[in-house]
Amino acid sequence: MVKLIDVARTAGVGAGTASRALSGNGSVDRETKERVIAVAKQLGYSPDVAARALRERRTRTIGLLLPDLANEFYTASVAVLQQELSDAGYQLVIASTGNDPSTERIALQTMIDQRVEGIVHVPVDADLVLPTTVPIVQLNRQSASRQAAAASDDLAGVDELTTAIVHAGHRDIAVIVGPTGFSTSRNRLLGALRAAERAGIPQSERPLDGARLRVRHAPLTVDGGAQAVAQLFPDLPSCLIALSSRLVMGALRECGDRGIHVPESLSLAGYGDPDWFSIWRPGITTFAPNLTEMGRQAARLLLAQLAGEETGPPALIPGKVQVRGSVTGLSAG
Amino acid sequence: MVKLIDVARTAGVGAGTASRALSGNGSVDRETKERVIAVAKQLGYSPDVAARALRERRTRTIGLLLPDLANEFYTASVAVLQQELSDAGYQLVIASTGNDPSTERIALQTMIDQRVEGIVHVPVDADLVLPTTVPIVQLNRQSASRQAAAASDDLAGVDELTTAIVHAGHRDIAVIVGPTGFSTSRNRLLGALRAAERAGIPQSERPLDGARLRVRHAPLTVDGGAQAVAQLFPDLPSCLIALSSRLVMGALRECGDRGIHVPESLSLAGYGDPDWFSIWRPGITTFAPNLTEMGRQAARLLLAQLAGEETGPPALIPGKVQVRGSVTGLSAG
DNA sequence: CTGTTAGCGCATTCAT
DNA sequence: ATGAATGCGCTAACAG
Repeated sequence: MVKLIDVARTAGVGAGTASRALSGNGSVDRETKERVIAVAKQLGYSPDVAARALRERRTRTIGLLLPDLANEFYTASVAVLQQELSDAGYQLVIASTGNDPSTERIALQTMIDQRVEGIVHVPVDADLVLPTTVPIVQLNRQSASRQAAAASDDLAGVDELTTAIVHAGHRDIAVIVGPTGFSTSRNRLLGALRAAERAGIPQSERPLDGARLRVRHAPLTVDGGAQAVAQLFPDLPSCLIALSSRLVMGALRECGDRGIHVPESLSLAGYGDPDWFSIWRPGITTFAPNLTEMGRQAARLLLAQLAGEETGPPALIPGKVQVRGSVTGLSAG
Repeated sequence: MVKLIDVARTAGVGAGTASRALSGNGSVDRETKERVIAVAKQLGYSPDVAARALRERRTRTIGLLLPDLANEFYTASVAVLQQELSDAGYQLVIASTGNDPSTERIALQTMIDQRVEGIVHVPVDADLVLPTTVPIVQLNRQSASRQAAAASDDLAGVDELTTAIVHAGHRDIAVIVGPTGFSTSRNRLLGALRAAERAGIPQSERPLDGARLRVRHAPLTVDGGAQAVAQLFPDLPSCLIALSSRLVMGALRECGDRGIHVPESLSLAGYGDPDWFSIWRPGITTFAPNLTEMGRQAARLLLAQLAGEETGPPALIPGKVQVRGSVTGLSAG
């Protein structure tokens, strides 16, 4: 490996001058600067990151901690996050926790040990104590309230989605949502409850005047969604809202197994917008959070903190309700 | 940050002894060794990776270069890859190329500059010249033939899939496959061709004795799959084989738009096995490569090279044909 | 503007 | 078995 001293000697200058010429810090004669740069390129010089990090006391590294690398719901944000941070001169190091709190704790510690300068965190365990030695921005989920975060405005989005469903004439609705421990689950549910209340639909197991909203909690898995539908059966609502794409998948599977046709026998609305939502005939009506924008904002927030700026309250990123065919209109009465 | 010299002093030993006690290299008295370790833990010491890397001349870092972080086809392998390498004491640094050859070249160079000790590579550009300074194992696709690689045995898998289709009675088949530039596309196509030939089905545009196999190349996108179907229309085969999950998606979309019912009017088989393949009614018949095993083998191969062992020919990992409802049986006639 | 020097934290010599 | 000294490659401080 060719090192700085090599290009310095070849260019006939001292190490300091070569360093300044290459980094742009400090002043150096135009001509010699260009010469050094030319020599460096010709020799194929590239700085040793370890030596630089040791000397500068900074690693130019950002840690990303997420539950599951194989979940496109997260990776959709990561792609742009990676790009933004890379543009700002940071390397992203990724660790996945497999949704396990103890793995999460260890991975977090490992990142601190690695001297990352900041962390983007998709929390699993809401009770995890976060280190204060390094800026952290939370993505998607939010654990501590005073924490910088970039999240989808699920409350408004699911409200809007639910309202659209009500406007289509549905007054017997069931909601399947993830565990209460996740801030995302709570927010999504809140959106549905708010819309229902505004429409005069009571949260009740038995229909009142034909109207009711039932809530079922389930693990955020395909099986979870399927079991929730199974429990509802045979007293089905006119419209089912499954508040995660996995839950939608499970609901569809169970409906298929039981011969319940969507949307003829049961309307279905979802959350998120994986590609297959629009391939599925006649398309799944859903609230689609803006994943790429969330990634971008997370990067911005972290970069701002790194620059010493104060970050305001959590950024709530608006999404979009996609109306497709899985929710049918109901004739009144 | 507490450093080695701190724990050394607190334990009442020299820096060298502390280093040896913690690393296990060299010999040190049992008792003092335990004392040093205890002190280190109590002080919350963790070694500075930069300093260690500078001194040891190794970064304990592996680079992963893939086309798209948001594509679960890749990330499914990455999850286990990450785990295996992490267990072996390596940090994974990830870069995505966005399927762009020039980005790929730059990202590869960046990794070399970062002094990664090895690279796992999902190639985009088959003509990319690979550095020889560092062990590289290719995942999924294969560019240079003498390169260590872990890939799915697509040839055998698609052969088996096609054979199953033929056995179901189909003799008018069309195959949609990706660009010839990808080794994966070539292998998958080869599998279909081999099975067809064995069944006496000629590769031809016009049916001979009612039998023919047509081949259409398309970009590996949803639109690509849709357009391929559009071009086939209205002279449809009895069974369509779309050799990537994106192509399947496109084919389904176009069929939906044109009112072609799968599988009543057209049988459809696919490649890969994203979750929605089994949710889709009545399920998509497909060849499912073993993605996790591929990730595991890639890790093994790289670790072996890192240990100085010679790696044999590319590892071909067998997958599994999943028979579902999208391919119907045909009464002979 | 530029050359020389010190030291970042660690693992590894070389003496003892 | 252990302590002291050395140097990995680089940047920042200093002197010129």
